[in-house]
Amino acid sequence: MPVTLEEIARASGFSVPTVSRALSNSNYPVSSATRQAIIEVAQSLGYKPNLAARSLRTDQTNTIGVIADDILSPFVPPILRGIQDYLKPFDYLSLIVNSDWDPEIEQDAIDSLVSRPVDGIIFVEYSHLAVNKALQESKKPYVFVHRLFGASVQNSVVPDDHYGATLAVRHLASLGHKRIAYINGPEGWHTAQQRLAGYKDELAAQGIEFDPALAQPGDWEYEGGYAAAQTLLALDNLPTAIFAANDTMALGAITAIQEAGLSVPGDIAVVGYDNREFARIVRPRITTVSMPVYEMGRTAAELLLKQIEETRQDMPEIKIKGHLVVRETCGADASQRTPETLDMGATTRRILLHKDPDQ
Amino acid sequence: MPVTLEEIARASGFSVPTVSRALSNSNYPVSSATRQAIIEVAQSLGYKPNLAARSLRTDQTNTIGVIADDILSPFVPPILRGIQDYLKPFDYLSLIVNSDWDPEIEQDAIDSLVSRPVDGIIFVEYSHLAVNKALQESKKPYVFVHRLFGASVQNSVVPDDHYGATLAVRHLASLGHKRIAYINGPEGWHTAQQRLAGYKDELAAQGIEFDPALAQPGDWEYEGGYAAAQTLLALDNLPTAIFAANDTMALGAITAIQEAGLSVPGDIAVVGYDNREFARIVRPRITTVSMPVYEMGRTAAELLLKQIEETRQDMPEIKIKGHLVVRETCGADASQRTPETLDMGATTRRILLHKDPDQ
DNA sequence: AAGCATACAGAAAACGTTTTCTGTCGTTCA
DNA sequence: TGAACGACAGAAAACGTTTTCTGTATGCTT
Repeated sequence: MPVTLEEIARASGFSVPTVSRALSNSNYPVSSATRQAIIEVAQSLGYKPNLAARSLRTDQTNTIGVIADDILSPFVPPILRGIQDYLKPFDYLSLIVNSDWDPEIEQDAIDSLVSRPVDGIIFVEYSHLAVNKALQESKKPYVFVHRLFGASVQNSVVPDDHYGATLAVRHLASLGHKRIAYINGPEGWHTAQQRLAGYKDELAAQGIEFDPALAQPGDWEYEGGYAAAQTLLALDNLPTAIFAANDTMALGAITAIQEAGLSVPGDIAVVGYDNREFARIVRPRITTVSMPVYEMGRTAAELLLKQIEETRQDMPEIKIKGHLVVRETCGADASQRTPETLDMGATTRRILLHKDPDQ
Repeated sequence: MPVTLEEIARASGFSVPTVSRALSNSNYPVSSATRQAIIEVAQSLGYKPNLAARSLRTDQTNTIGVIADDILSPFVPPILRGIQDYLKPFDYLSLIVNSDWDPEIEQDAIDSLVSRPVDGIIFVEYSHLAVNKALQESKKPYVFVHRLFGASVQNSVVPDDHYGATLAVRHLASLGHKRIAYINGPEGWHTAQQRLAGYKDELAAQGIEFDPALAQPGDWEYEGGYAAAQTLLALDNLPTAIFAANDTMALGAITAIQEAGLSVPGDIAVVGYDNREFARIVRPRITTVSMPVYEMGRTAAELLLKQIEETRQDMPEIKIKGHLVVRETCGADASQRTPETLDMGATTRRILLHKDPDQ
């Protein structure tokens, strides 16, 4: 049913190889008259190349595999979107597989992607170093996108958590706050350590002395944020601002503050981290530091394509910086900002519409 | 570099076709001794079939294409997850493309998926009927997953919005509410019409007279919910419950109620619709009707596979029912429910872990 | 004017499978 | 006991491309 090179050859009077050369822009010489004629015939017949046949011959599929722990994880879709947007102009498609944090499934996924025609693999939110070996053997280019490792890992794209934390603290300091509290993530997490370090370093940079009583542990969850805020609210010398290491805890803190009869941002300003979807939906809208997930996806795809083009080579870890999303909980003067540009919804949409691979 | 049938043939002493027959479970007779021997050799050499070659020969790729308007749209990831989970045991992978609501991009996507080796296509959140023609011509099986059409469409899986609305109203009525208000979506939307109809029908079923003053128009947005609630709060005879056609408007309504000095659910109960992520994050947690997105994805994949197996045939539209997710804003006695089972987070996770294709 | 490179086109081979076609041998049935 | 059949294995063809190899005419160089 589908039209093949052979039919075009017959219809145009040329041979199959000539038709092939005319249609794929090979660098083999084909007279422009011939090419024109062939292209015309091909178009009129509605020719679509059989990619399986092409792959078989060229060993190249214009498809990449993506192994994500779970597409339902909040950061995964924007990463995928970044990958897909970057890939699109190059005519690459992405095959997506969930691993559910299960090393065995991951192994299967790698196997099925390796045998299947993919030119490279991107791991999203992936943490099991053990699987590396299988990958190394496969000789396919690959890139990691994640936020979990402590030590820096080759061929990976990670968020710059330290920098993000400094953004939050700097912003609060610029609004005049001197007593800035911090609610951290669980100690074991590299992300939490980095954000804490950023908090401390920026305090120092702002000439504010670090007060251990203002740095509370948290658990990434609403309850942890709520409890930590209650502890902070019981201090003799109240903080005037709270920076939470994620938006969920920020929301818990906001509720605690409000239940204590204080207002956000009137009495205490709050800044979160991650720029989760709900941060722009709840009221007051949460000022937060964005996880640069979309850009991480784009960068990972860029890295992968580069490796595919010029054969695999190991590249250093790349850190991507997020930005501050000023909303309502920080108390910054609303007239100072243009909400449409700063709000993630709008920004993302702008980025999404922009398909240029060079950006 | 990769090991081929030929090498296995050489190593095992059999011919290539025999090796092929032993390895793929063809129904061609192969003595079990031979099969055993060949399988052993294949395993020891680490054989992985070249899927491009196989596809070329069999015209079957074990890959399906998914065209979604935008993977960042809140309902899309769970649909994709449902599709992928259903497909996994059958060893099918999914190629995902975004169309950004742009018919032209959709057309390109179809073209690139049709020429690329996919055995079928699922359209997610897709609404442009015009493209149907290209699909019809392609002869590939396809299924729609969406919520936008008015008329029922062949080969499609849609949510049962009418039913969902009756769930919400029935629940509120069972809690003793007689004055149940409704905040609708924009008039043009089929979804909104269905939910409104469900609201009215269930009121009737409960023997409650429909009061037009209690049915307010909305816009799907926070502001619309907020404004509608204000209108309702200005009535002489206040409603004791509000059912909002989506969670975002429910949140707006909750804020309006609280700002009026009333409590949710103490003074006015609220039920939303969609079971968006934030509905279980904000406090009070929002009781809501789930969009059965995950199940829709599974069902779509099931339909598609069925079509692929037994060649394409047109199937009637399938409606999937959501369920009520009881949380805090409805005021139902918390001891009556087991939050882990009713909360979407847990339910979804349970479902996700369940890989059986027969369910 | 002879020799040579160049531009182009077709023939043939190749990619790694699966499927069809032949062939052999042993078993069964009349 | 001979004919028919079934179980199995290999040879050869096929899927639709791309690439290598071969060939021919044309134009250029000296």
